[in-house]
Amino acid sequence: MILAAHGDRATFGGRRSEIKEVDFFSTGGARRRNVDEDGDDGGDGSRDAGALGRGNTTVNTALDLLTTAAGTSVNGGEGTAAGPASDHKEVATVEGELRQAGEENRRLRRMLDDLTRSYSALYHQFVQAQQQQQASGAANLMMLPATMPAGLQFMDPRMAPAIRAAAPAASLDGDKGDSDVGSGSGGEADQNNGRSVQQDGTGTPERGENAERAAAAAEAPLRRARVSVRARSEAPMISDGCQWRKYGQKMAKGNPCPRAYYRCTMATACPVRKQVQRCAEDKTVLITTYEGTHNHQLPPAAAAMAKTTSAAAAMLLSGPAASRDIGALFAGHHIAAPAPLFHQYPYASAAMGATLSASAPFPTITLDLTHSPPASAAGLLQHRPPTAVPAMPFPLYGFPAAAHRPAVPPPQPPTVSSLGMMDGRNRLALETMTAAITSDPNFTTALAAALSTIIAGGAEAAPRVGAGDAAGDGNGSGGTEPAAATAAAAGARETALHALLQRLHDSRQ
DNA sequence: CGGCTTTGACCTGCGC
DNA sequence: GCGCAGGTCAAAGCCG
Repeated sequence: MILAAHGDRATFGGRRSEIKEVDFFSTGGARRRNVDEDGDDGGDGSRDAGALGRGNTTVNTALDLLTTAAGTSVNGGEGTAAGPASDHKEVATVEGELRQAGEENRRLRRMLDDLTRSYSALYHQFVQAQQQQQASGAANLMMLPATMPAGLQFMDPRMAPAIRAAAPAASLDGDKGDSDVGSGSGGEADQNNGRSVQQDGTGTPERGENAERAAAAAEAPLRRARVSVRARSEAPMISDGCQWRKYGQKMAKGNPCPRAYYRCTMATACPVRKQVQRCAEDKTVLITTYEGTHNHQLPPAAAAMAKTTSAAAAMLLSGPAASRDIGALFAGHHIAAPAPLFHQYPYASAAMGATLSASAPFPTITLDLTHSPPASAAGLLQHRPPTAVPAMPFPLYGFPAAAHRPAVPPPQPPTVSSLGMMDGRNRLALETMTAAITSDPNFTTALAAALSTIIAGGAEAAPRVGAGDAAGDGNGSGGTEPAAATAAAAGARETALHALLQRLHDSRQ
């Protein structure tokens, strides 16, 4: 993973020095790249895919695939023309190939249209959900225990056990899960923070014997879901768009590197905290663990991260069906394939190294951004690097341990229509990924890059089709954006795009 | 001078 | 009850 950097002052190793801080979640640069691309839409659709990997990444989003495919085919026949006698035959062959390529071009265009329609539908769904949430406001609070799946709705996952006990049916098969469990979409949902819900919820009249269990659960030691992000960085802390204040540091057992404690200072009494620690096995890996939900509005750069981590935490709490999509969720931090793709390509989910952990007393999901997508799911699972917390199945809020398995569900045919049949948790994942998609202005660019790679036959040979490269800023040239801003995102995009590539590649065969 | 980091003390939960 | 480890507090010091 390429990590360009911009200098920030920080203390590292007991002395002040210029260090490189990685801005994983900035989106501004991505927009600038998009502008650059728009300004260079000259229609040179015949660029080969190799250019993508070399930083020459101006991609024609108009996808003039016919030219590329035909050119490839013609060049592929080099040396086969023996002389004038075979010219006629050669021309016929080329014409046939051209026709083939044309049909293939149309087919790919249809697929692209389908994807575009799906994207538009998801985007509208996302916007509607946002508007609905703004409209509903605090009135929903009184309804939550009976209507919302616990863990999907509550900003503070500590409330999940109590509510799940109070409304078990809704918890298990509810389909009203709101995707905006995070705090990134303007913060409107943040008004529903866990503490206020708890206060309101305890006054809900409809209680039976479940109420006693709920009360008991509420009194039990509170468990918070945490989202741990592993990323390679030389900086003491990744820049995620928020302002943090360090309030403590401890030596953790089994790790020579100290663990630093930060709390969000963007608003008074913001409950969000994070821990930053280097991996004991690999000190280049920075482990950042987020906990809690912001009670204020976030800048765009921080919004995506906050939304993603909150949604991941919510899915972690919501059970196995959702946890299956956690990797996909984080893969979509900037861009993600639609949920059905991940049903067909589960390795895309696993590629993110999403790991559930029983790191007591808090359930934790570890999202690994330290490695590139593998050649196969099996390879991935074998080569997953050690995580700071052990990967193991464990019961979460009443879900049996056996239900938590590695994120490799059986393949299912992807259909757009299946979106309507998704259960609440899958919908949560989908909507969250939709938000991620909509936050990435480079979606079409990345898609074009992926398709260009396929046309050039490089789907297998050139799996690295990061959107950062595709956007023409792979080396951070031009100073339009610190390349670090897209470093981690590029890895995530790679995974999503890899799934997309695989699907398109398979469809050609 | 305000904001931030540092760091030792303190609190809490858990296992024995 | 005791010890351990994780997490937090708060005073002191540093820095712009």
